[in-house]
Amino acid sequence: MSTADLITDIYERLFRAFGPQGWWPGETPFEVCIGAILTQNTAWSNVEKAISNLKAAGVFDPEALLEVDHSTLAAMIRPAGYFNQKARKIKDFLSWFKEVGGFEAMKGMETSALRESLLSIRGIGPETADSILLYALGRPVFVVDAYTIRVLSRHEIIGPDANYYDVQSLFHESLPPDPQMFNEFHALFVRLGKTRCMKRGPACPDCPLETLPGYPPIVDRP
DNA sequence: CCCCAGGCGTCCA
DNA sequence: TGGACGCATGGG
Repeated sequence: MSTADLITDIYERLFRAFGPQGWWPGETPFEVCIGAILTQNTAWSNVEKAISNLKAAGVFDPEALLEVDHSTLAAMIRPAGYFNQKARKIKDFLSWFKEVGGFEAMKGMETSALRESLLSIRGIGPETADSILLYALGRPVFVVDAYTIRVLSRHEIIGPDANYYDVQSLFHESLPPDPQMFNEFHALFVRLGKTRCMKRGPACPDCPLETLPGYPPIVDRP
């Protein structure tokens, strides 16, 4: 079985097991951008609390949010953790957003150029930039996260030293550039990450990847 | 009490 | 380049 076939097989297994995930769990492209920053190494349930606070305060738009001072913003996003760092990241993103000309201008930019520009913002790394490209703008960019690398590594589809770009290239070379499919696939990896078989302890008996080469997926299971 | 979550920047070798 | 560390709350 080729690597491309294995990846396609993983997608089909996950989709069969979990069904469509309906990502991104936000209503607007702007909400995707703010959510992508707030969810860095943070449970989504905590991000929801932070976004609720912003909406309740009536500042959940690019112009108003930029006017909120640092400590006020930090207090409002407190449930999402790392609030001082994330308040700064949001401000830096909003300054960039205003400078570049908003979503209309972003839509006119080439994906690679837009990606580079997003990465130049302090606090926007590869996963956050790619989340914005895919989930806010519908670009065919595969979002890699810790779960993705963990799964592929533990099934020995990639080496233990593979980095973000190695893994992203693998998906880009193995799959057609279909934003809807990339959308679903990444969401399914996250969904798998919430299951028992991705954590320490006994494997889950009905893991969708159970019969894949390299199972059990958690090789460092105690 | 513990571990972990949809990362990222900095520092240091 | 890449590993260790700080950042912080909330849920299991």
